[in-house]
Amino acid sequence: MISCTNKMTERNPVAANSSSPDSDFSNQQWSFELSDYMCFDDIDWQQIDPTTTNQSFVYQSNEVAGGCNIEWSSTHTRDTNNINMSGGVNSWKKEVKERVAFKTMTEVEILDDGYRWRKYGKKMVKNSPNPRNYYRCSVEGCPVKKRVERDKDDSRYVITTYEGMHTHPTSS
DNA sequence: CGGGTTTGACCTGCGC
DNA sequence: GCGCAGGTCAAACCCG
Repeated sequence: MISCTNKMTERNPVAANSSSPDSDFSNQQWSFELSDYMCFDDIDWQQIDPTTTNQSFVYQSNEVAGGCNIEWSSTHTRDTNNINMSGGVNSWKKEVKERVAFKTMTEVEILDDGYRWRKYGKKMVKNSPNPRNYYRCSVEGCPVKKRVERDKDDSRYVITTYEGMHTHPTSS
């Protein structure tokens, strides 16, 4: 299990758009974890200098693990106050599905990752009180899907699983 | 009217 | 082969 936690230095941009706009998130832990889906050990997460990227923080991993080559980044953009998550899997061995999962502590289930998503299904899953939602990228021809569900053990966390790589730039 | 959501039905893979 | 669980489809519905 890979986890990465970052101390927020600004208001939580997602929560700031939620039903509690006056909440002070300046001291809140912002965190995400790769879920047990992948169980990547010892991935080298790098924090990129925000002064060169115009972003508050960027974590990126580009590592061969579990038979696949992962490139993943999560950014909090100062200008737009959006959380942008992008990335995917560059190459996988035959038996490994193109899937990247992480856990985010957030009040909202739909993070603004810069892409437009269309919901195509919802299912209750075994051993979980929370439904799993299925989304597909709205851009025609783009094969990327994602699954979103709340953590069964701690509903403050949202588990997002991306599958595939976008064939186009972000729509925002 | 176009695009997104909802939801029951259907399909598929897997374990027994 | 059967049943279960997860994933997808698609018609109906909703909303701006």
